Parts: sequence; structure tokens; C-alpha cells
Amino acid sequence: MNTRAYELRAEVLKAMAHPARLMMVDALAEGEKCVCELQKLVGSAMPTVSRHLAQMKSAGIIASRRDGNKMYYRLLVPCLTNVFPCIDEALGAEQA
Amino acid sequence: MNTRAYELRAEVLKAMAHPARLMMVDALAEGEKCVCELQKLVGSAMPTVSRHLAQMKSAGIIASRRDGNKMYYRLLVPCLTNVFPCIDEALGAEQA
DNA sequence: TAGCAGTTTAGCTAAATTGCTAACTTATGT
DNA sequence: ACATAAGTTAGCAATTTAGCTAAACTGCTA
Repeated sequence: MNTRAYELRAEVLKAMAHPARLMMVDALAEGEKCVCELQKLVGSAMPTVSRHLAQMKSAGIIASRRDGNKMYYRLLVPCLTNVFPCIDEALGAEQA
Repeated sequence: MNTRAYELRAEVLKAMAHPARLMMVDALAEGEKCVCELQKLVGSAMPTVSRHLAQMKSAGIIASRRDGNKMYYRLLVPCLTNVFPCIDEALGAEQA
């Protein structure tokens, strides 16, 4: 495994490593949502939400589609949500 | 799901979201390793490696054991490595 | 007890991240 | 054409992260 591969993986993980972004990934796992819906969900200002989404999009884990004046985002890699149970397990065990 | 749960998950992901740390997680998935081995692997200065390890330890994904003057680290949550194939898939697909 | 290998902690600087407000864009409706 | 709704981009301040060097520990071994 070369360094470049690890850099790419790190970018994807970094794109998820934020409470608001995780919340959105979770929501998008159920199906596509518009920015306005996601904004209500996370409760941050619209520009903030938009930037979080742009970040995940540039990492390649979500994609967008325009419908009228709404932008719909969808999760490109649903298997990412499979880590959550594993992470929660880690949080339960903690120290050792 | 409450906000706190997402914050905790984000911390775990953040602890992994770095090329050097991912490299170490991959290495530790094969079995425990001392800091000196990990340092050779990632090629950064020893204090830097030590701090990366401390970060992952405080996130709860690795643990340490002292043997003489060496510290051995091990992966507490091996299932974390299951995401990598999924991430690589995401990197292959990209935009949409 | 002195010295050495292995590791961690401290202190610093540079760079990246986050969140906000304000300004701009795109599409809808009148 | 104008107003409004939905999003994005820009620019700023505060915080966090990353890497380095130097200094402190920790545990062997002579």
C-alpha cells in the first residue's frame, strides 16, 4: 500500500469526521434529501450546511441533483454506514 | 439519535482520518507493534508518531502495554478495517 | 549510579477547519 | 421585470491540528 492510497482514504474519513456531517450521512442513507431538510435536521446556518455538503461531495461520498430551486443530495456509498455499529462498539468498550 | 452520539462517532473517525494513523491502524490489524516499528513504518519523527498514537488511544480504538522499555500498541476494534474496502469503492466510483 | 534506548510531554509555528454574515446566483411565480 | 425562495461563494475571526526540536521520563544494564 502506497502513501497516496492512505491519503485518499484519510480524505474520505475526514469528510465524515464531524457530528453534523455524520448526521447528514445517516439521514441520506434513508434516501435523498434537499439542503433545506438537512439544514433543519442539523440546525446550523444554511451556508454552513452547504459547505459541509460540498466537502463530502468533493470527497466523493455524496452527489447532488437540482430540481427547480432545490438541490437534492444522495449518498453514493451506502456501505459507509456499516462502520457505525463498529464505532459504537468501540465506544462501549473504551480503554483496556 | 442524539447529538452527543454523533460527536462521539465523529471523534473516532477523526482519530483515524490521517494518512499516518490509517497506516498504523492497518499495521496494527496484523497484531501488536511497538512504537519503534510503527515509526519506521510511517517515517515521521518519534514524538509525532507518539502523539498520533495518543490520539487514537484517547479515542478508544487502540490500547498500549509496556514491555521493558518498549510500548506495544494493539487495535481494540479490528472491525474498523472493514470500512477500507468500502472507501476504496467510493474512490473508484467518484463523482456522479 | 551512570548511561543508554525507547517513549512521552512541552512549547512553538504554520496550516487547516469551523462557523458566521454578507453578497451573489439560479430558478419560480406574479 | 421584480420579488422571493433555495443554495453557493467569499471573507473574516477563533479554534484545532500537525510537525518539529528540546527536554523530561522509564526501565534496562554495566
